[in-house]
Amino acid sequence: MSDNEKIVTQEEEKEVVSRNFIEQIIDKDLAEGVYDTVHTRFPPEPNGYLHIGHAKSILLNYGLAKQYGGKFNMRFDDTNPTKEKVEFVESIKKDIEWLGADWEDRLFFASDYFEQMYEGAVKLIKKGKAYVSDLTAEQIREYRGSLTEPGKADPYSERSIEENLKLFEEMRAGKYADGEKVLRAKIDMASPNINMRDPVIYRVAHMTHHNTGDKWCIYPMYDFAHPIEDAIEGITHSICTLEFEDHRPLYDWVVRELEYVNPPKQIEFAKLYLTNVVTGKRYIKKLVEEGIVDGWDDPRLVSIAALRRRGFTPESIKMFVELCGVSKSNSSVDYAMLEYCIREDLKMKKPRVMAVLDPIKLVIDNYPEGESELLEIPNNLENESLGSRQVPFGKELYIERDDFMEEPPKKYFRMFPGNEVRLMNAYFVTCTGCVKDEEGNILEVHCTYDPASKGGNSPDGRKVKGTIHWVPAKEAVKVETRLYENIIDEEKGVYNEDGSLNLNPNSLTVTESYVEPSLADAKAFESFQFVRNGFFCVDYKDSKEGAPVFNRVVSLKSSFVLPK
RNA sequence: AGGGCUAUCGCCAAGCGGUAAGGCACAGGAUUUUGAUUCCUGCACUCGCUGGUUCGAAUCCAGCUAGCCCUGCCA
Repeated sequence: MSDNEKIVTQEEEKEVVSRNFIEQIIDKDLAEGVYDTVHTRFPPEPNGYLHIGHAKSILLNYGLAKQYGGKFNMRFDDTNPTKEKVEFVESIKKDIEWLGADWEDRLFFASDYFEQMYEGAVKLIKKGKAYVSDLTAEQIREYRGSLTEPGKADPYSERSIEENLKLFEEMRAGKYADGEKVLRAKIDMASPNINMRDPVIYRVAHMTHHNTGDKWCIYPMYDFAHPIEDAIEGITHSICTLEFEDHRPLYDWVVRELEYVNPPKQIEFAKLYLTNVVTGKRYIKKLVEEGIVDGWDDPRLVSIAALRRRGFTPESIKMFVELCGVSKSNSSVDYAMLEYCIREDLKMKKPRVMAVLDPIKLVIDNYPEGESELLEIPNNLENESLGSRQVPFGKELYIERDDFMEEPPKKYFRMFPGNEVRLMNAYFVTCTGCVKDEEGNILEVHCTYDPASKGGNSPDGRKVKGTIHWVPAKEAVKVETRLYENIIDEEKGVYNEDGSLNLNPNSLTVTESYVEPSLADAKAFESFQFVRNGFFCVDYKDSKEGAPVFNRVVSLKSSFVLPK
């Protein structure tokens, strides 16, 4: 082998993306012939809205299936009717579709398997591996023992198979009230793993189920239902979060006792946490209920609906999740990483539009009165395929208030008296001064323009250091802009000492702004790259008379800050 | 007499006995019709701690320490 070939080989090796631990497990399973395909699933309980953490699980499961040429199922784990609603199944479906995880024709409900689960329970009883107990919830807790002490045998654990069969059938028939009887798996009351101390696998609940109506009054518990659901659907790798690690022995026990061939295996990974963001469902619920935020889709939250409303694209979330990686160590990803992803995603594929958030009028004194012209402006200088648009230009414009300073600090190279700057894609202008009211508030800024510099370049090769954005005063569309920042005070952290949330009072700022006319036709939830570091999303949700409202994300990496 | 899991840069995260990848963040510098982008450059003599095995350890062994999860008829 020549030296050249060696170098190429080494570089190729470096290019190989390392595999996460789940991929390594799958690789091994496939290599050893444990499974000959990969089949994953996302199994949420329809009891709330999905958030960024779920996105990780969805995209991980879906991505793995795609990567290995396998299948991905969507399944609602609806085994507890007391907590579930159709409202949530609809929102969850919508969010997953939006994220781009395609379950094709495999949309399932755990409740569709109730009959099979019932049969599974009967099978367990017949094998002497399950029994009906009359203990109350409180007694069961007492008998279970504690973390350091073993449990005691359930006095009903020695009932005969015949009696158990009869009792269980009666449970199903509705003979017993809620809580009167349960079915328990007979495993080991002395196990150091509390989940194995004869776990309850069926409970009585006289409750109308959103899918099965009143057909059932007994419902299987998660630990019994989940492995069956996976096995029925032919799932190979049942991926869940770390808190279920202790349940894995029970998962394996169920599929073994029910004698499923080639059963699925459970793999656990760490949940995704973000710094300075409320991710706890409990706290989000509180914020919503107390009216601190508008609702589950308030852009200050990190629910999928909120991120969508805020302008995040599915691609940006996918990128984020991939960047975070998958491991088993509890961690909290820096929020800046999420912002990086949306900037990265938008910068090449969206028009870079002009909007003046905090406007001040700019008057070009030597521009002909009453005249205007249309300027051809490229949509994205780095991506010509995005074409261009026409923006009207005239004597009066709006510019950003902080793009003018009467007495500029050092290294300020935007507008100040005597300085020449470029109005982006328009003309060179030289600032001549400003008009103030009696109190010294700046009302408008004045300048003169160089007609020869049309398009933003001077034929004499003259350079300017500053380029600022603008909108035409007459034609610009007046809009409401909402600037969202993290709802959590970044300095103080998420929680106060007493456990209450540390809220940022400035998490939402509403301003009257102007956007260029081309944005008047923008569709809802359409994202744009902002001319000066940031992006925003058109939102009609709470607008009056159907006028666009712009949700703008405030980037932590703000270029509005002057150099020190 | 509890059990399970985790520990590599400010934040994620590779690494799987041969002498610390990458990304985010940050800091310099160059280019620039967005103080953006892009482009360079810098950023762990060290892998929770202490011992041991080895020619060689982040990787193996032992013992500590810290954090997370588990005592729902929730998922």
